[in-house]
Amino acid sequence: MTARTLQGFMELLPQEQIVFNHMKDVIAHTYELFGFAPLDTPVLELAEVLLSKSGGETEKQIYAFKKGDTDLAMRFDLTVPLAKYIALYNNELTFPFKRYQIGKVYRGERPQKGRFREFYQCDIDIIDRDELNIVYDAEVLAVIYTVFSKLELPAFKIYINNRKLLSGFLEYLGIADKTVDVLRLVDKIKKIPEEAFLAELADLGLADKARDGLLEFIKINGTNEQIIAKLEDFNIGDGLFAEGLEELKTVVAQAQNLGLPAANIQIDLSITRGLDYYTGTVYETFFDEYPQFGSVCSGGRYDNLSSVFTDKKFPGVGISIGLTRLFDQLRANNLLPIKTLTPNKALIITQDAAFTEAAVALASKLRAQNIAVDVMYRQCKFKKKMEYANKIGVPYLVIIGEEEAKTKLYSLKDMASGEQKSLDAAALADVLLG
RNA sequence: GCGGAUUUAGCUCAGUUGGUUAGAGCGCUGGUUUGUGGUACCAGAUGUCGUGAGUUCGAGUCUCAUAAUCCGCCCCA
Repeated sequence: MTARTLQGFMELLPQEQIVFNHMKDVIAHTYELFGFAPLDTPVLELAEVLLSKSGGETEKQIYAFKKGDTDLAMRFDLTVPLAKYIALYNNELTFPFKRYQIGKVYRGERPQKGRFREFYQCDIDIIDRDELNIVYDAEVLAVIYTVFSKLELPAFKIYINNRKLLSGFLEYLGIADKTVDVLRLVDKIKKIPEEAFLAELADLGLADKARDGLLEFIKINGTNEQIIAKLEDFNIGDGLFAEGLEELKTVVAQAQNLGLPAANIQIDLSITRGLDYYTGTVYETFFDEYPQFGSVCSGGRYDNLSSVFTDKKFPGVGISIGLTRLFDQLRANNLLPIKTLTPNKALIITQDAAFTEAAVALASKLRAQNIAVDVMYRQCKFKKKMEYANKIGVPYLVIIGEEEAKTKLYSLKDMASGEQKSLDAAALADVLLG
């Protein structure tokens, strides 16, 4: 029997897991800072619930199985479970409802770089009844900006767009019926050459004029202000396009109002997002220097979250950090925000077994003051104990031997500097707390 | 689902036109007189060469099959 782990499932060594958890904690704390309440839903749901809104792709990727006569499936995102949750409990919830959820989701796809079969999504969503204020679309930007800043990651940009712009533009061109196919193609514009793009548009049956217009539209670039000015120049009139432009202007203005640097928010008219439930603002996040990581945080606004479960209308806006991908890519490029390698602040070692009692007593005293400490009971050469301390990366070492046990003055060694002091329990705690 | 590549020590890899006992670096274990680590030096262990078959006097090396892994496409965090 060979021990192995399924492909597409991430398993970490302790020192990596500590960094991963640190990132997860920063994300959760930041979400709460913005008033989002925690939510946890089951990993398993009835297959019919998860597949209720799916297109062909999710059905292909979802893990589904039968237990007895019941068709079950593992959640492939956190949005569909949220839609179910809202439909179930909306009478007991207070709106606008802000929740965050951090959990594993499952997709049975071909794992490749940055793609996993089991991965963490860190979601926030704001849901309201009937109408959801557009300022929330900007607040979502502020949350993501704050998370990435706190994680001390490389320079990043959140790219935003509004689906109504492109849909309205297609409406104007008289090709609204092709919207879904065109959106899919627009999403690929950065990956394929311009000629291929135009050729595929032609395959969709678009006239030359429409194709040129579309290309010109997508290629609009510049600062956010410049892009907005150019969009206004289109002068398409009322309708979806005007609505989208108005929303986009508000989001940009409010983002500025929330104090987000212009360098981190960029309008990009080619961002469309594949999922077809988005109806307004859409987001994708890339690192400036590492575009190959892919989007590490994406989302958008949807008009009617729970439409398959209820007739009530619940518009929402949300975004999700793909923590597993983010971590994996950062690790591969030596960019992990490493704070500490062990949960312990100090390791207590003894000269020999005779001092175990003293070590345990000291450990208890320190733990009572909320200081994480570990005691090494294994007896071996002193040098080995040092090596152990060194390898686990503990910042301080406490040494208890004959002298220390007698005087109650413990030797505290700073592992980084090598400096060593004799301190009583109280003074030692002060150093470890500081 | 379609296409391409890879597979040799725990990890990253080298291994000539097929030749006898399969290598390096890192890591690991031990040591350099046992209460002081990270550096250095010394010593050591570890492989069914992915698996199965074939060609050959002889296969890590050539052929075929199979599996696993990786990379594109599709889709997506």
